[in-house]
Amino acid sequence: MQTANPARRSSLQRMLVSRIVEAAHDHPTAHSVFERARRKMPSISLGTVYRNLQLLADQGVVLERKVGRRPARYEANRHRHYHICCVECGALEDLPVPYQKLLDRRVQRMVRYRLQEHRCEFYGVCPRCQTSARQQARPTAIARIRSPG
Amino acid sequence: MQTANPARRSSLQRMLVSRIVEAAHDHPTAHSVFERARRKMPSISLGTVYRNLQLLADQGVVLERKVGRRPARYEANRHRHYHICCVECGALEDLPVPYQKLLDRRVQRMVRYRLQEHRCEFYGVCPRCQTSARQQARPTAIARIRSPG
DNA sequence: CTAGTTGCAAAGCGTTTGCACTACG
DNA sequence: CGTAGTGCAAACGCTTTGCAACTAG
Repeated sequence: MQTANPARRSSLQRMLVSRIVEAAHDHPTAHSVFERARRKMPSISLGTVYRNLQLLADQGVVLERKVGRRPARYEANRHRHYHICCVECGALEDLPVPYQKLLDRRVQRMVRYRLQEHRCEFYGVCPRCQTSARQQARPTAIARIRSPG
Repeated sequence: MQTANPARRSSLQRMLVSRIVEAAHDHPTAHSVFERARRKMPSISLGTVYRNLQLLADQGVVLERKVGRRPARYEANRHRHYHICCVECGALEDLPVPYQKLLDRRVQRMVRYRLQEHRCEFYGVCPRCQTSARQQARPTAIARIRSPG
């Protein structure tokens, strides 16, 4: 962490990271952002990408999504929406389901938390993984279900 | 990972880990399960606890919940429910909101995933952290919102 | 017997951080 | 100029894994 509440200063690196996430529509990981950034600025370091992603997430410019043990994925903070995640390959996609404000209201009524938002992820096996699963040995008595974690 | 689809064998360690999670109502971390297990069986190792938690999660006996970068938390697989999580201290609590099967149906209609379930977490600041926040320096122009990650 | 399970310790992975240097304002 | 930001590499925290010994079936 940097200083408690630093007076922000702009840097090429930060602008680049920000631009990359804004432009991306595939929920890139930090490493993936790093690789894209490197094409424009070969000297940029992974640490800097992490620092800026974290900074931008704190500012609310980008959103960070962690699923299970997989590396965090980032996206521009456009509008609230839900995701679907493949339990096999970790693919992450947006869902065109409206944010259920009603749920927030319901929950706010039953707890004494200062409620901010909710996040909802759907889990399943993506078409591609369904196909590749069929090519492997047939499932045993109890189908093995990988936990989303 | 152990063998692809091993014929399971019982062990005192596995039964112990299982019993501990079944009995717990505080969403313990692996380390916390380990410490409880150690009281009954001082020789048990952390690695074994992890292995068994993972095994039990794969079998669906326990559920694993990861929030942000914090260590995974485990609970018995009783019924589907949602959680609320404090963005400050990481506290995790069950919510008495019914599982929204309707959402699963809606989503299943719009994607070609083989849908398994959804998970929903609400984020906010718990009463305790609201209090301790007040004791600190007053917030600056833009209130700092910690991302749930 | 023999393959699943264990304890131990080392490795792995994504992420964070200490440091000396750079550069924004 | 002072201080936030950077690149680098080492450290971190949680988790997984290789291995030899052990044990349930």
